[in-house]
Amino acid sequence: MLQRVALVTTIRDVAARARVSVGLVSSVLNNSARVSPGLRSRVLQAVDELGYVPHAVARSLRLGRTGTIGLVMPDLTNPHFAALACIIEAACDEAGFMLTLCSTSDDHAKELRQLRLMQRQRIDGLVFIPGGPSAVDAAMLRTSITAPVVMLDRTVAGIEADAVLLDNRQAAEALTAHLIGQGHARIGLIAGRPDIEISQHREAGYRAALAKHGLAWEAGLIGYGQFHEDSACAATLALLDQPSPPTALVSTSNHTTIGIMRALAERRLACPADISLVAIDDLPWSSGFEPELTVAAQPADEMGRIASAWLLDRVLGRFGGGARTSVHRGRLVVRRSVRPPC
Amino acid sequence: MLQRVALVTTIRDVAARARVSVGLVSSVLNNSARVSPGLRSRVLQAVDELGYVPHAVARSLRLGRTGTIGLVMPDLTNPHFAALACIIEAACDEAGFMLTLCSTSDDHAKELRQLRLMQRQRIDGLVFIPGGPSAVDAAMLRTSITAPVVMLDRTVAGIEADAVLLDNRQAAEALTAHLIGQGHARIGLIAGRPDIEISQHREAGYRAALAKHGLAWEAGLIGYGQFHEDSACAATLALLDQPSPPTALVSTSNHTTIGIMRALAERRLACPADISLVAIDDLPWSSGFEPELTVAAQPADEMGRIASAWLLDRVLGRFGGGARTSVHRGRLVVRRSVRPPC
DNA sequence: TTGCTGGTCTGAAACGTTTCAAAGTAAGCT
DNA sequence: AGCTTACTTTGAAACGTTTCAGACCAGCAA
Repeated sequence: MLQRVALVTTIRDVAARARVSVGLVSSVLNNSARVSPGLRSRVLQAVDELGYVPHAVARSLRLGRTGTIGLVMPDLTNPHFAALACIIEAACDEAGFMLTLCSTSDDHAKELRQLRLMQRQRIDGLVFIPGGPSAVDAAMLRTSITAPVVMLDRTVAGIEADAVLLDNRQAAEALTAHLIGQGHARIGLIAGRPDIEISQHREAGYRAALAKHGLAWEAGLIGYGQFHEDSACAATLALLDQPSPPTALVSTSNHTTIGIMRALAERRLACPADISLVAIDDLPWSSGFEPELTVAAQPADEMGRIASAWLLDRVLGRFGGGARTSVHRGRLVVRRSVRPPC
Repeated sequence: MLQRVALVTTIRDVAARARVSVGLVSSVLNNSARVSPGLRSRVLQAVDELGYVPHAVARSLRLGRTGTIGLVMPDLTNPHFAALACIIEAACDEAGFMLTLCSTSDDHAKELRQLRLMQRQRIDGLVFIPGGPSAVDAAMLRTSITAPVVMLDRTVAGIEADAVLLDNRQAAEALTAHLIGQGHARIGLIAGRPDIEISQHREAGYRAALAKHGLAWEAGLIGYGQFHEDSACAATLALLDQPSPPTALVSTSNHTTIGIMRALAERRLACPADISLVAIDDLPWSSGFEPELTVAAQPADEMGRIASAWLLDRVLGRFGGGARTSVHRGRLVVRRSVRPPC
């Protein structure tokens, strides 16, 4: 294969047509050196006439960077994560980076596989939202990803990367306290998987609020919903079917909320008339729900923006210090899903 | 810079450590040639000891393909698109491809810019969901993207690429017919932007249903919601505030539905008691809505799967024929948001 | 004329792979 | 031993850029 097949034009074709050296074309295209106006315009014209599109792959190889940010997240169909992805995408775009994405669907094997793939592709930086009880530990992450990493939403123990987190304890505590303030004393919690840190913190916040107001904590008031609709629905039904069911429920995630709503419908319980409900994690559709939910909204916009900014700072060498952490408070949004118990 | 800085190990380091040639290491790693067991294990051991991670960028350069699929879509936060993205991501992962993503937020400039960026990055294939009245025409797309393209959800006139579409006319017609079947005669439509083909088809389906049942069509029954919550809300209010308002509404998109719900709440109208509502495009949260909506569900799973499969077929050279089109029927899901008019 | 100075431009090396012609080796056959 | 055959392995070219040491050239001072 000695002949050059001009399937797509290269910088050499441009150079030839403009009757200049390859290096000069590169200089023009990157504004990386002074070029006389005459040659510059000859080059630009040649680029135009040939419809030349630079080959980013070759460029990356030479430069040692790809202009690509990786995003590994649990679930694109969860609006909370989708919102984060959207913000990160926008930040990347603004900084001239591309985004390569992986939705792990809480699949450990896939999470690991994708992290390795990202490393092969030599991403310049990674936003990592670990899924479930992450299979990825600090050592593993450090050895498998050489680029800067920022943990978002969840983190893993012992990692020395930037992290942008929600104060889960505070959010759950605020919601629970709100219910107590409205007169509720039997408050149920539909928690997530007990082996995830986030769930533990949220449960801790719930208990703290109870304790602070002198309310007893009961195992029978906590159901584990696994962050899935079906299991949340089942857990809720179990709580409702007790001899003395709760008068209010705290939901700990989007999916959980859906499951709870299903359970309420199944038992013909109206909210807030028969039972009150509050949730962590606002939905963009909250205003469409009937009733509109009282929630602890995660400041997803802000969290996403900080995460992107921190990552880009490191990628572009604007920051080289130690690991930073940013913890965000959930914002209590009072709507219409809570009413004092009868 | 004459010294080789071993920041990260290369295939040469592996070759040196295993005391074989570089080419042999490549053969082992890609199973691309018979290699004696002895050397093979020496190579694998060296890979292991050095923690060698192949450099996908260099590989892509040599191979002329990147193992990357591009996805350009209007809005990640729209659950319908998120669902599509998720399916496409899964298909790519299964086939060993990475996904690079761009959410254009209906921004023409960004859409164009990202298409060009994808071309620079030499994606192997593109799934393109045009946004709004797409700024991208057939000629532009053909000249700017050399890889195979499949259009999803929407297409652009005159393009000779595979397309996977919803039968928008049929979906709107089915919903409208359902309302008529329930006894409604004054049926409002909250349409999208009139300059988008999709909107036109949906409106046409609505009119066709009316005509087929001998109902008059009235300009006053159609509001244009721009596919946004706010404008949909405003358009709905305008319809409701007429002398003889509709007894039922057809919503043409996710966002529109939210806007309509807001408008109903604002006018203190209960659904379905006071007014009936049907919508195109099922939400994953539909079951959480009160009342659960009767919808024409888009078979997003199937559409996403076909789009990915078609694209990968072309990318992998398994199919080289002319442009294909797959049109999908909306599935009428009857729930509880429709009641005969009083 | 000669030597300098400054500004442009060129040419080749390097980035880390894969591929493939050619070299090497071992085994089998006469 | 000598020749073939079949199988391994090597070495160098190529992929399309960027970078940078040096070539080139014009103008100017001595």
